[in-house]
Amino acid sequence: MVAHMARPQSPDYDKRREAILVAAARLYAKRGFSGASIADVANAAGTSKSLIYHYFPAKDDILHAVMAEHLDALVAAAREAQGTGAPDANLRALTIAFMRHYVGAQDRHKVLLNELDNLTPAARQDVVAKQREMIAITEAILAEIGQRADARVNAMLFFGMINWTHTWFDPAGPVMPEMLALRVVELMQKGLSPQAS
Amino acid sequence: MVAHMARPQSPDYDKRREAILVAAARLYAKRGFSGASIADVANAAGTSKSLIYHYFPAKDDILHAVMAEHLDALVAAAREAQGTGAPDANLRALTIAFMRHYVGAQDRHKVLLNELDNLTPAARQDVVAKQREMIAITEAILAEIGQRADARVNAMLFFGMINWTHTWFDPAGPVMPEMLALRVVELMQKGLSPQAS
DNA sequence: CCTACCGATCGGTAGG
DNA sequence: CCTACCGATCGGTAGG
Repeated sequence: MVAHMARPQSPDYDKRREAILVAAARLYAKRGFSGASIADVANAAGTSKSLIYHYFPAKDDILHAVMAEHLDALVAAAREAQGTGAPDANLRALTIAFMRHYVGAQDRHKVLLNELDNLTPAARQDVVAKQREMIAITEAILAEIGQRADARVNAMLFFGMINWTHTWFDPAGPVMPEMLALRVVELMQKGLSPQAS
Repeated sequence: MVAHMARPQSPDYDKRREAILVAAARLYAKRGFSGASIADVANAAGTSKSLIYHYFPAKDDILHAVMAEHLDALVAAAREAQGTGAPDANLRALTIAFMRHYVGAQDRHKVLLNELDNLTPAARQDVVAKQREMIAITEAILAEIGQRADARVNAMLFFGMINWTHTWFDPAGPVMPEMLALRVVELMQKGLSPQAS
């Protein structure tokens, strides 16, 4: 059963909003936030400029929504992975979860990484808070594996590896995201030549 | 026969050009290429819009110059490191060289990583060719250390770690770039928990 | 009366 | 090397 809505909305409301965010993410990832106009986004989403302003009060809010919704999914995934079990299992679960979310969200992820400075201060603060939580969880997991004092640097190097994948990893290629995730975990644990030493 | 004397080049020519590139790199890194106008760059460089067009025919050419000059330095550093000696020594030399170049060129590096799609096709081809050379050298060095078949993926994960540093590493902080480079090398070689050695 | 949505156009500013 | 401009396009809003 459907709860009573406070305000009537088009039955396609969520679908249209999502279509706008998908189109915006693709354009912002390709040309940059300032390089894609509201009209461009409207065109790519198959709607009109006026409709966009019905869903988002300003251009910044589209960018904020793209980042925030993607980041919420990543934070939720990190929280789940944290309670998996042993330290190694936690890291494996975290990395696989991240890689699975990146696939199919490569545009959103690139936008998240590159366009932080184009947010308003309030929106930036919100996004940074979510990022901090994701980093804190990752740091806690890595602190159980490597030197505790190095957990921050290790977390940053770890994020470097997985955040960079959007530039070269092809989800349509032969390698599954889970396989790539396991390679990252193995590298974090044992390095390139575990057999020799 | 000579209607116009060739305009003598200012003795400050190179210095002014460099000042423009420094200002442009900072603005493009902060706001994105499309978010910073020619007038913004001129202002930040302490010159005029007209002067900018005296040094660069179009806005794209400033972007191209920022990327190409930074990348040339990286390729030269990679070539030098390649002949250092043993595989481990090569990787160490390469990583230290990269990290040293990133310090003081963080704006240029961010621009290189983010703004490739805003180049003209010809300029992009030029930049991509330089990048390919840098990747090939790195891949060759890593092929001597890990599994040869995995050299490409290992090179991408390696670039992820060092390319991401511009977002969190503070050159003015207590950690020297060389120390960070050695941590990356150690991670590549032995992972987080090097019990053996 | 409400909301959803469109075609047209606002005052300013972009690269050149 | 500046001011004056241009064709076009910007983010955002008007009336219906």
